[in-house]
Amino acid sequence: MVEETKRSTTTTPAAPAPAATRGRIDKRRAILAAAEAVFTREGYTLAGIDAIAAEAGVSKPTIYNHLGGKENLFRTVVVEAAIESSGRILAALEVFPTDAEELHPRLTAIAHRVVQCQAGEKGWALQRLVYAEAARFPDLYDTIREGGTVRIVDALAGRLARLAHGGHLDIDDPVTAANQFLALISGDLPTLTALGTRPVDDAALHRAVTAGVTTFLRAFTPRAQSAGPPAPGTGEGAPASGTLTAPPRR
Amino acid sequence: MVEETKRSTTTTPAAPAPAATRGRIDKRRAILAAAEAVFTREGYTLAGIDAIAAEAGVSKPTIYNHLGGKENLFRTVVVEAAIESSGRILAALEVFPTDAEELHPRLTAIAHRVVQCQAGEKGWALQRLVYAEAARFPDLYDTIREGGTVRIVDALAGRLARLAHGGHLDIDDPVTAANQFLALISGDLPTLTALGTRPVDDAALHRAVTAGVTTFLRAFTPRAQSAGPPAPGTGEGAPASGTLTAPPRR
DNA sequence: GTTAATTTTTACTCGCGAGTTTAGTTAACT
DNA sequence: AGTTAACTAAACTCGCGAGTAAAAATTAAC
Repeated sequence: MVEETKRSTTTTPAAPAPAATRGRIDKRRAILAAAEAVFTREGYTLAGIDAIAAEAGVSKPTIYNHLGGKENLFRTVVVEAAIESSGRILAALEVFPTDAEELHPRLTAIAHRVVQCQAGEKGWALQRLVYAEAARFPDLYDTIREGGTVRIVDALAGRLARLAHGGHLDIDDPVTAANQFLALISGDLPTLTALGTRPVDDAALHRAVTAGVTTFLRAFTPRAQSAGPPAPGTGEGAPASGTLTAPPRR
Repeated sequence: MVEETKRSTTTTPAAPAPAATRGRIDKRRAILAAAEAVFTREGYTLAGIDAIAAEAGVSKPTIYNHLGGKENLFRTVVVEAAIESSGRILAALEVFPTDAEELHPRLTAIAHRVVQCQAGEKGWALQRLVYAEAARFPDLYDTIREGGTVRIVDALAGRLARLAHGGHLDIDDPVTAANQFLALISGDLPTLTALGTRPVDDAALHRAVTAGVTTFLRAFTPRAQSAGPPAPGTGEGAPASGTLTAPPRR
């Protein structure tokens, strides 16, 4: 990156087109990108400003000019990453079934995309960072939560409430149900990814997500439904929705 | 000027606390206890050997004598804490229902005790430590998992399998069900404790655990059971097992 | 083309913490 | 007694990383 500047001392920053108010704003982007990479790779304390500067192709004081000290840099990186990540998850929830048609496979597809966002490199790295520095920056979790998690749960709860209102799901408390849905589909994530230190086994992940959706639907599918609503469809290991069609009552 | 200091040094180290030396080798215990406290309070990097030594009432070289450097000390602390924590959880699983009698309240009680172990100061601190240093000590998670999590899941899966075998639960894959049970009862834990940085709201925790058990039973209770199997019992906020008897459809 | 502005760079300060060394002290063992 | 082994206290080494100051270069303006 910025290979042009490699020219020994004759740096050609190439502040090109914009005659706007500021000329060097792309440096900020580079710094933030590099900081995210280094922070997620090394953690807060091990990450050195010098390393970030090197990776950004920028010198150390530049970082102090654009963003304050290390702490502010960290906060900025984490918050931006959280916003982006939760945005992706919200986008995945955008297309949500509104009826019982093919509910199981469609929910599974959505769940899988949500989990992919969490299991991805950036998602887990962010998670680890926040966990790691929760003692040092206690407010970060609140910030992320209010800006990300809460919105995700709310969105999901709204979708679930609509399904419940239509009689397709038997849900009392949509927020609780949303939390449980998320817990069911991503509960195995730490194990499967070894806290994000290993690449995910996609097959196992898919199996776990499918099983989570199956259990969720087994819990919240209305009992009185006539035709089997949670179509077996992607029958994997655990669905066993055969039992869903209610065996003889004792 | 220095000679004067020499003089004073001869007198200074004398007259330590007479009861200072209780035993010989239980210093190790003191060191580990202090290290656990400091590590969990400050995190790996911020924790200083000096602080640990001070808190243990021990001098710095003693730490290097008994346990190697900082890294080994950390590993020892984490592994021991994990063993102890998982031992408590296994103990909580010891008394497990073997029939459908009072299943919901009894499962809730067990779940609550399990969650308490995870939500407690030590549990969360351990979790945060492992998360935080997963990048630096990738093997730690595996160690803890093999020594703790796996045994817990296995034990729980065995108990669930017994219930399923007796026809009291409708479970295909006990291991998956065990994971889901754990996910359901402790999925809200990060939120409720703010990653362990805040004291838990016991009422909210109890509510979340109860809701998790309710959902679990709604998913896995055989449909053929006569009277409402998951007895309302500890009705709190979300149980609403009333909905289990099919609510008005819209 | 010169000047004045702001970046960027190079090189520095400064503090902190891990790990070690030394000297001196207490307690146990024979 | 005398010897040995564990422990303490304090000073020291050493490396590393955050933050800063002043020089150097580049751009924008005139």
